Amino acid sequence: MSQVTDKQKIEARTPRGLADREAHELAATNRMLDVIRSVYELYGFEALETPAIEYTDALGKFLPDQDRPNEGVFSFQDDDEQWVSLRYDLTAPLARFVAQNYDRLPKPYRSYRSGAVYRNEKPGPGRFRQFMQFDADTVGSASPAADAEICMMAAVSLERLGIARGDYVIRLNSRKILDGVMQTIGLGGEENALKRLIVLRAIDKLDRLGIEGVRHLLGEGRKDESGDYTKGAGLSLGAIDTILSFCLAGQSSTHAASVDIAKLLENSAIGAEGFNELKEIENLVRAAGFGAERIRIDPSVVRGLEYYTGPVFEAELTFETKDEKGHAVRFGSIGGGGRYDGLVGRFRSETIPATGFSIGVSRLFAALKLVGSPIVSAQSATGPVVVLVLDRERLADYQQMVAQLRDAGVASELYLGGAGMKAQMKYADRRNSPLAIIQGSDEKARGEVQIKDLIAGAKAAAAISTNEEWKAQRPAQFSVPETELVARVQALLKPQSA
RNA sequence: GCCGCCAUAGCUCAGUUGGUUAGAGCACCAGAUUGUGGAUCUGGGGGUCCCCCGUUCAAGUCGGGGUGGCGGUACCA
Repeated sequence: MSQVTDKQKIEARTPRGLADREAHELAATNRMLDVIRSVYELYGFEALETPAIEYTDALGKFLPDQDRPNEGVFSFQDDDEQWVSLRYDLTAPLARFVAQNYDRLPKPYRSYRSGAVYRNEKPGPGRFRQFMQFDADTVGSASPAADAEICMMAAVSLERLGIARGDYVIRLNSRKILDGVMQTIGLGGEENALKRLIVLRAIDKLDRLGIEGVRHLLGEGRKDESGDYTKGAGLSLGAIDTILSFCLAGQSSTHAASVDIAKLLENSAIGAEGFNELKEIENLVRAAGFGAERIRIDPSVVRGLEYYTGPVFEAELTFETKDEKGHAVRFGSIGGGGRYDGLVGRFRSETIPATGFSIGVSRLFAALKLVGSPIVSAQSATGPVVVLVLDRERLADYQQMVAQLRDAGVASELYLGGAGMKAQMKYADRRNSPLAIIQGSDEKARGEVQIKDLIAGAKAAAAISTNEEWKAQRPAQFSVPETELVARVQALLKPQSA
């Protein structure tokens, strides 16, 4: 019987692309989120939370059909037959919230929010199907000042988190400029929509594939190392050169770049408009004291292809690091955003301009660890003081000690397991306890308790090689009168909590 | 989705041309030490050799199919 049930036991495991997070990481993440939150509030943004589930049609284009109801997004049918989905970003839910509550919200409405988002895609290293984003958005302002402010806020946040100036850059571009360039090479109009998409995707791969790789994607196509072939946009050589030189303009000196870009766009009204908007954003951030090493125009930024209508931003980490094989790698993008003037309007008859920025919390967290930011690499949290149980029949006495310590604000606990003293010490060690409280019958008879300093003890242990010594010395352990227990514990903990 | 590589204990891995009861290190638990973390020594628990089918007297090993993982690529709101 029991053998049969053993075989039927289910394997304990997390679903693909999902992960547990334990105490240490949670504490570090919360410190990081606190920093971002404080910056956003300093900039005048207020908190908002929306649910993880929305009606599918509110999220956007991924309407489930019979064939592929879960492509990209996790969806299921409610008991009233309506399709609902797990949110895949925090922007679409915000648009829904603003549209739903438009009349009573102050306009422009400035809010921030963080939370888990879900994507039903192939997971990979650093890519999960549930991950956390931290967003800030201004809804109801068409002013470039709103965009400028979002970019500055992103820059300040990164610096407060411990990323040095020069190790990151906020890169700026505009969908209007990209459209303008397409126009000048003859890719305007509805009939070229697919080609424009291919071109944008190719540009987006510039950092990974290099100039030559993108050149192939703009032309005939490209075959990768695994033998897979990607069909190209089929542009003429002249058009390819135009696009490439445009994209690379941001990497030369900024003044020359501006001249080049302006000249390229002089025949495109939409391009010129986008360029003027970018220049205005640039003027605003420069006036606020943000130089080109922090925020700069870069025509190769593409970002999400779907709902952006104007300026787009990308926060990139520029320092190089080594992977385990010793190859130099760049960390890359840890957040981005842009203007999405059409998103709220899907719910209302009027167009409502909006702009926002989204931080990939997990990726940024990994980056902060890499640069050794104290916000995430602080020492592991100390556990509770553990009161050992030596005489089972005196549980009430031990519980009373714990109560006294807790009343005094000392995190503490009674050992609740059934094991012997050695195992209890081991438990305290594993819990990262600073102190263990010991009272057997001998100490009780004398009206004393033993306090063992586990941190000092571990240091002393390093110098001891034989068990006899170890036993004889009992390092960092001493007796105090029962009545002084709380005071002595508090005194011992003080330097650690300071 | 497409291409390639891989799958043996919790982890990292050995396992000979197919051959008896599948091993090691680390980790875990216990004892040496009535009541003390570490070190040392001794012992112990832990296995669907990813799954199914096939070849064979015999499969962890060979063949086919599947599943899962890793890497690349495509998509990524």
